[in-house]
Amino acid sequence: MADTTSDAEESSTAEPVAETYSSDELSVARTEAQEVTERILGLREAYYERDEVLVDDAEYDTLIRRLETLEHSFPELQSQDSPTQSVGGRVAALFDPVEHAERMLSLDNVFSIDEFSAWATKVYRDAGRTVDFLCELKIDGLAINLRYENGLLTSAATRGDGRVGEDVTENVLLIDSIPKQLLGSGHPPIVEVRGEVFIPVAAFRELNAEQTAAGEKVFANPRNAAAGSLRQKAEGKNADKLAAMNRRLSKLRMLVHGIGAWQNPPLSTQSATYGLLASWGLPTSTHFTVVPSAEEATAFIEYFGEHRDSVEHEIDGIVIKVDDLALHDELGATSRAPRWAIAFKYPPEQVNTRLVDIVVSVGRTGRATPYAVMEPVRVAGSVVRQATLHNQDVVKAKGVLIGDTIVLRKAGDVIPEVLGPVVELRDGTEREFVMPVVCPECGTELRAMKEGDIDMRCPNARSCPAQVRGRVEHVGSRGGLDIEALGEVSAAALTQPEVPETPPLVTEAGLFALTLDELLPIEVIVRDAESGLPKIESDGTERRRTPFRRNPSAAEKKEGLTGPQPSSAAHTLLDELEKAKTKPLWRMLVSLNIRHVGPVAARALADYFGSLDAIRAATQQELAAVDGVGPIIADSLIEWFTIDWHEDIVTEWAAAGVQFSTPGHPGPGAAAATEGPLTGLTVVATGSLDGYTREGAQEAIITAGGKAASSVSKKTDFVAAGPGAGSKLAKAEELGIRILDAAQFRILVEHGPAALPPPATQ
DNA sequence: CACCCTCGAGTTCA
DNA sequence: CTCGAGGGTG
Repeated sequence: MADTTSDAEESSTAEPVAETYSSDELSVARTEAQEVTERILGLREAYYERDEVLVDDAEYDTLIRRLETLEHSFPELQSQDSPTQSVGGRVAALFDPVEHAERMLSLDNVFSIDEFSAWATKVYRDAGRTVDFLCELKIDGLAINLRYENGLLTSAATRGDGRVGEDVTENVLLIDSIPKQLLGSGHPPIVEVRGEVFIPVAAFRELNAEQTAAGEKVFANPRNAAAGSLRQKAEGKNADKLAAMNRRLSKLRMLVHGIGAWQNPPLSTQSATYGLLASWGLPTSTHFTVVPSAEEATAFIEYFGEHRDSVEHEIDGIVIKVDDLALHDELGATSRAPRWAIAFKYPPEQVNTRLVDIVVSVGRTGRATPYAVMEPVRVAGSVVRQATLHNQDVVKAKGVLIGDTIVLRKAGDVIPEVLGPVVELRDGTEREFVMPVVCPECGTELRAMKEGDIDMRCPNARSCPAQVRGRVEHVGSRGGLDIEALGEVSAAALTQPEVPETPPLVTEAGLFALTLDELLPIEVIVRDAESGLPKIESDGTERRRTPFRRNPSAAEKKEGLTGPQPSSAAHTLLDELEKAKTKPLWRMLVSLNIRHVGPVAARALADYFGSLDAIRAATQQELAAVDGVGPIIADSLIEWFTIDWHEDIVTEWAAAGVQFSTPGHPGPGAAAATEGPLTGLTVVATGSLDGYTREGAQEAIITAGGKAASSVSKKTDFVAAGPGAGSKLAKAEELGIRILDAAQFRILVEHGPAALPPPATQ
């Protein structure tokens, strides 16, 4: 990034380009330059007047550089008021400019441990000796320069372009954590102190709640909130507004991390500087450490990469500085950044990308779900190319158009979520998403199943390929019959193979009657995971795969087996289907794909009735009498049995040997609640518990007579949490629910709560 | 009528 | 694992 500035400088002093372009080319370039200029001005306006950060710095720089290139190639396009004349020049019109006594440099960035190591190697080489590194958190806030004259705070300014910033003294005077007068007496007559103004995450939430209550807009993130709060103007505000403004400013905090404009300070290390700053009464971070090697700096980076949430403010990286001040002078600086420090940037949690298309997928229930197809982009540590948009109302509410640049984040650090469009970057070619009228998989007209339903569904439940595939996959899923060999790929191969023309499974009815002979001929087309397009062989044909057969091995040929042999996947699938036939009744119920009947409702029904026949014979009232089953689920069950091809599933599965009853069940009636050590208790298991699978832990709770809930609430008695536990653990802590580790969980399910050691007191 | 809970779907990772 | 939607319960 340090190169950016020098490139720009070089381009302005380089030989003028020979004027060989035509007037046509010039007018094309003029149009583009105007467009780019407008975009940049739009972004600046958003940034300065509405405190909105619409694009990241890299994208902003790209626009600036494009304009520079154009102006360089076509000198006619240069002008005094071009945005390129104030590069980095995010200097505001609203605040008075302040010149810093010493240039505020920014830091070069590295984005990986490798890049960091390369930087460290260069430092070692240039230093020619061992180096201590000071590691500190890089706060995601605003860089501020405080100027103290004779110990009194006289001015506070943003960084601006590094040389000239905006005067925000009035507002900074209202931030409590910034001393207006320095303590002690050792400070020089004029000293500049650099630091970061930010809003702690908790205060940010408070602020947004207040904004909502007051009907004002909420801030997208703490950084924006800090910037917005610091850049408020008092002028023209009435008493109420002024009070609100002061309240916002009071939430801001500052931490200082450097000194500017002080010749020959009586110090030898950066860490000693922090001690001195603290002795003057300035707030310094407690999260810093000095380490003797780059390896240990790496460990610091990795530690906080995993514990970003443990800090009260948002951090976007780690700053590593050479501790020895003498070395700072030896290493020097480029025009933009010092060589003795580097910023390690963590992967951003919010990024911009292009919305290439909005496509509709159909699930096993026939629901048509629009999802965003995006330019692949790295966010929070993984590459994302798709994100669900739920339904057409959500698409509308988010206001995104196909072709938009959009803001993307990972909700809960896992699930990609489209936040909205960057309206300023539209160029007029974007188009609105229109919900298709027909099912993208089978062409049947989509419709809302109920009055006022937002969801559109494909009514062709029996033969829509997407629905059949989805249902077959659901049978094999963990909540269903848990058939390892029957996942997404097998389900597709069985229901929509390229060969044979008629698939082995037209509906799931034939699943348990599958034979090797039916599996062998199956051929599927290999598709690219990214584009979804078939992969093409060198001879121009689509690449095919035969998941259930393979060529005979040399040994088999010797024994005279010349024809294709069944693959191990084929054997596994048939074996597992055989075993599945006698699995518990509730798994069968889940596998029938009855609306609203998931593992929980299915268990309740199976325990109560003991057989599918008993369920079929029951009236709505009888079904609804089951704990956990209400009139809607009851209706859904009755409705399900009225459809012929549903009955065919039961008939054919039964004919193939599927057991639809619980052996030894006495028949319909309230099953006696399992008596055990956990009777009456609700337990939630989360994270990986040593000695238990996710399923196993649930099973253990149920066999002990307890209720295995899936989310933590007031009614939860215990939460068993292992490593990797996420929000449920946090929720449990919030509600003050006792949290158990794997060993304690084992005691609980085997011997009951009384056997637990007394809770550790905090 | 509040809650609390389950269902269903999409998504990525080890 | 998280969300929205919508069902179930007190």
